Parts: sequence; structure tokens; C-alpha cells
Amino acid sequence: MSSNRPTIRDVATKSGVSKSLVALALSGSPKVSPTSRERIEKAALELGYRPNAAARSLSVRRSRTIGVLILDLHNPVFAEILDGFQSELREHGFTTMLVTAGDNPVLELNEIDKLLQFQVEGLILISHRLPASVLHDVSVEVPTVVVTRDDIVSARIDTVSNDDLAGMTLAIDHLVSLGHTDIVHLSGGDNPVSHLRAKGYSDAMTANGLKKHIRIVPGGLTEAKGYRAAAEALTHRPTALCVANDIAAIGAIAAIESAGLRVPEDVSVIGYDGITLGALRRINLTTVGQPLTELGRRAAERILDRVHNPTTESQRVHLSAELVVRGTTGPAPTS
Amino acid sequence: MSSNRPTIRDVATKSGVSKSLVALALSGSPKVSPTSRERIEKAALELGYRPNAAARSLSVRRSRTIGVLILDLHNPVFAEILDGFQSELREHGFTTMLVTAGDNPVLELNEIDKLLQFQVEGLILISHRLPASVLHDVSVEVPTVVVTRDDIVSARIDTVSNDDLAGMTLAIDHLVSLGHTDIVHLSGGDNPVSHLRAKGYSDAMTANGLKKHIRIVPGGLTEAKGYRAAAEALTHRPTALCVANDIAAIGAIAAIESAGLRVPEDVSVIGYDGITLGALRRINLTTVGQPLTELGRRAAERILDRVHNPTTESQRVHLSAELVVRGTTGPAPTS
DNA sequence: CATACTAATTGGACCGTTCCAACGAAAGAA
DNA sequence: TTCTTTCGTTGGAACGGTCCAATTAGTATG
Repeated sequence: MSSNRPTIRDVATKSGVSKSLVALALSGSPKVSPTSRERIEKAALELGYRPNAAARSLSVRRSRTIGVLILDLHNPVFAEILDGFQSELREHGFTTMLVTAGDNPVLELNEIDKLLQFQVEGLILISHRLPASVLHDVSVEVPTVVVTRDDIVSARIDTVSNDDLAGMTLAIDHLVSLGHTDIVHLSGGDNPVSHLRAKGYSDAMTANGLKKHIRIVPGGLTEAKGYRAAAEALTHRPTALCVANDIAAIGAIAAIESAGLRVPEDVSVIGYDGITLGALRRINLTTVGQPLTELGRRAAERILDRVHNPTTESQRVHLSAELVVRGTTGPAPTS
Repeated sequence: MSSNRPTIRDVATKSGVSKSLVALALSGSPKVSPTSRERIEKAALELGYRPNAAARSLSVRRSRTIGVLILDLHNPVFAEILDGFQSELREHGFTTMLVTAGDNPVLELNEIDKLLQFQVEGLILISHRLPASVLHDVSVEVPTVVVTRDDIVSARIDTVSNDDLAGMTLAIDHLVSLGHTDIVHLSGGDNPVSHLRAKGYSDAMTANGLKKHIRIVPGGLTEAKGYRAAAEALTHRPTALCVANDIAAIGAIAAIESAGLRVPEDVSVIGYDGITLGALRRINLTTVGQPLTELGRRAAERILDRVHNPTTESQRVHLSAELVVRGTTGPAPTS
């Protein structure tokens, strides 16, 4: 029953050579005679030999594995970023080990610890919740890149993010060009990314001479929170809502419609992130699109660079976002 | 630079005891004197000692890791199932190792192989693309549970799925009770799950005496494919579309609306899966909801059971789906 | 024909754990 | 006192690979 997995030794005895030669053959070394090679490969196949990654990792002191922590797989943003680095890492012979921590911040630390126990050679962290101190501690042990955050300044941590300030400028400029002035920002709550986007909103409003129209309603990054924040914002009848992310923006639209108003005829809405969901014709959300897969790709690139030459300086990669105009923004209503 | 990670030996010399005692102390054995224990723990902390999972796994011949293969993280269905088992497994001291293969079936095999190399103690597979033969081969090596599929019959493979036939009956009965008779099914393409749902549709139609109204339009499980299939289906002016999954249903709605028809006044639409996305007020999709997190929980339960007593018979867990009535279905138009 | 060299193969140390058999010291029983 | 027990502790053998230095066989060079 469930006979023990065959090891390299079993292959060796079966093919009548030493285990060293098997190792050599299986790693494709050229210094193995064709005869032996053939015999060994045959034996390995017949036994169903599969190398033990733990043993190898122990021996060579490399795991060829990158640990990935993702805040929450429900937000499609993360799935798309994942696409970006998964394939990139795979191409370079690395495996990714993916963990999520649900909504428990303590667990998050725990999961990172587990990844380190597995001797991952690098860490990609996508969570706007991790405190900078933790990131710092981790980065001492292993190359670390933080994605979608720009608030971490450390000589040992790479960051890959889009330029939220510039992105918000795109959003506001777009609304202003449509004649809007009463533009309210529904914030994403208390986290670095949302703070930055709120600042981007304020700066852009000021730059457009709308300083006195600045109004920020505290919200969150979920549909429900977007709904609530929008409901509150509507009491002052703005003509446009600039929302912290797409999911919340979808909630905001619902709030507007259930208040008996139309989007975009009465109120325009613009989101942020550029999730594919927003492209669904039923939603058709105008947004500021981050280059999500590119973000992932660059993260992989940074990690690979750091893994191969650990001494290089950390880099802060900024990608620019782009305006994606769809159907939820329109000319400001002429009151 | 980047001094080598401290090992159990380092902790031993630092605290002046043997490595064996350190191992004992760190595993919380009661047969360690309080004095030594304290010294050891202090040393471990100061050195920042972290056990090497690869070495442990090699030594105890257990990895305490479950491998998970997910078809595609973009479909929110999978994220929700994931939630279900992730926490369950964690509670029982298991780590999950998650991989996806994008849209490349060959890579999928590759990834499974990698998981096995990592000596995972069990495998949770969520992919309706894996051929039964592969599943069988894998299940010989390690306890395997297949989620959201019911077409696998093997003494060694557990399956956890919802009852698609019963679910489809709910959908059709609902539409019939609203007076619909011209109900077209937009299929999900050529895969086991979609076949089953198509059969469920036909059976339920027949059971309602609507055998001659049966019509199936080939589609797919993405929004775009739902859109195209709906566009085709509309040429015959059905009063209701019963779609293979929620994402495709959302596409179908878009097709209906861009044909100048209203949902549900002119055409009703019902999906399948019960993704949270469908609850967004902008979408408000009537659907047949699978108990997604429960599906995940049960998968974990099966795996844990099999890991702990490998001889038990495999089980086929069926959970029932429930009708979720929202805004995309309504009375059949009185022509 | 000895010598040098190359090609193919091998034993053994090592990676960082766990775990078991064995050990010394102290304590209890005879 | 001597013999068991118990407690705390220890060395060393696994686990399954990799890799280096050493060995043998075979071939070319002088």
C-alpha cells in the first residue's frame, strides 16, 4: 500500500549504478555515457521517480521559490497583478508560493513567517495593511518587493506601484473638462494607498482652481462602503463623484440610482484601478486604469534582479496610469 | 553580509546545550528543565532563529502542506471556495500551496508535478479541464479531492460539488412559475460541468412538459461568450435565458440591452454560481447559488480525513444549491 | 611501453532537522 | 551501601538530495 516514494537510491540500484551517477544523469550533465543515461532514465520512469524538493532545497540551500502574500483574492485587482508575475517567475524557473490571510492582520504575519520557514528566496507583498516596521524586518532576511504601495522608503525594499497622484490628476482633469466643479471624493479609508489618492484629489482640485470645492467623504474599498459614502455625499448634490477604487465606485453608482438619479446625466462617477469587471457592459465604468499585469511583471523583474545580485540598490518603480473613459462620466448638468 | 541563517546548532552553542535539547525545547517537550528551556528560548529569540521547513519536512517525512490547483483566479467563484478551505486547513496546522496555470493545460500538469515534488500531503484540484486519467494517476500518490466536478468516479478520489441537476431544476421551475415557456439555455461549452448543467436544463424542461421548447445555444463561461451566445439566441425571441454561469449571464444581459430589449420586462435571465458580484446592485442577477465557501470547507474536511486515515473510502459530497431571486427575472411578457 | 590525459563513475561529506538509544546524576528503595 | 528509577541531557543515525575529490578505465602522446 502506498509504497514509499522511490528515491534516487532506488533508481540507482535498479539501473545498477551509483546514486551519484543518477543525480548527474537526471540533472542533464554531459559527462554521463549515453548507455548509462538511457538505463537510468528508463529506471526512473518505471519507478515513477520524482525528486524531493525539500531534500534538494536543503542540499543546495536554494528553494527556487518566491513567496507571495496577497491581501484578498476577492478584489480582482490582485488576480490580475498575480497573472503578471506568475508567468514571469515561472519562465525563470521559480515557483510561487501564494498565501492570503483573509481579514486577520495577525495571521498575515504568521503567513509571512511560514513563507520564510519554507526558505523562499524572495517575497512579493501585496497588502496595504502591513506596517512598515514588519516590512523592514522581513526585508533584512530576503529580497522584498511591495506592490501597489509607495509609502515604503527603505534601502532594502523595492516598490512597484502606479503613480496615484498623477492618476488622480487624470481623473479630476477629465471631470473638469466635462464642466464639473462640484466634485466630491469618496475616500478609501485609513490606509497608505487611500491617503495618497485623497491627496492626489486635493492637489488636482487645487491645481484646477477648485480649492474651495474640495470635499472628501470617508468611505472604504468595498462596494458596501462606496454605497454608504455616496449616499452621504449626495445630500449636498455634487455633480461628480471621484471614488477611491472601482469596487467602491460600483457601490456609489448603486446609491445614486437608488436615490432616483441617473448616471451620468445627473451625477458622473469615476473609479480607480481599471479592473476588468468595470468593462462589463452592464457597469461600463469610467476609471483610471492601472497597468495591472505590467505591475506584476515588474514586480517579478525586481525580485529576480535582487535574487541574482543581492547587493543592488533597491528601486522604486513607478508606472503611469491611464484614463479609461466609459459610460459613467458625462457633461456636468446645466442646472 | 546577509549572514547565514542561524540553525538549531547555533542556538545550541549560544545557550551551551546540545542541539538535541534545543530541538526538544523548541518543540515544547515537557522533559526539558525550566532553566535550560529559558536559556534556549532566549538564545533563539536573540539569534532570530527560524526553523527550516525543508529540513523538517525531510526528517519527519511530512510536509503539513496541501497543494491547491485553481483553474483561474479571475472567476470569483474560485476565490470564494478558496476562503472556505484555507481557514479550515490553517486551523488544523496545514499550510496551503496555491498554484494556477493560466490558460495553458500543459502547464497545469507541470504545476501539479511541482506540488508533488514539494511533498504535499494532499491535493485539492479545482479545474474542470483536467482529464480523468491525470486525476487518477495523481490520486495514487496522494489523497486528492476534486471540487466543483462530479464526473470523476474513482475509489481514490473524493469529489465535492453542488448538485447541478437539482440546481438547474430550481432555475427552470422558477422561470416556469413566472409563466415562461420559451426558455433557451446558453451552454458553458465543452467541459464536464457545463455538460451536466445542460442536461439539468433539458431534464427540467422535460419534467415541466416543455420538451419541445428545449433549445441550447453553445456559449462559454466568460462574459464575452455569454454576450455572443445571447445575441444569437435572441434571433428567435425567447422570453427567458438560462445561462451556464453568472459571468456569462452578465454578458447575456448586456447583449439583450444592446438589442434594445429590457431585462426582465422583455427577457428574463438567470445565472448559475451565486458569485458575490451578482449581488452588486447594478447587476442584481437572479441566479442559482452554490454554497461556495461551504464547498471549500467540505473539501478541506475530506482532505484532512484522508490524510489522517488514508485507508478510508473516498466520498462524493453533494451540496444542494439554492435559488437566489433578484432583479433579472420577472413574469413572462404577455405577447 | 611508460606517461599524460580524458571520460565515466563512485564514495562520502554535507545541508538542518527529528528521534532514538544511551548516558550520567540525583533520588528512592532495598 | 548498592541497586533501581527517574530526570535531563546527549551523540549519532536517519531523511533525500548535491557535489567534490578520488578512482578506474580507456585513449592519445611521446
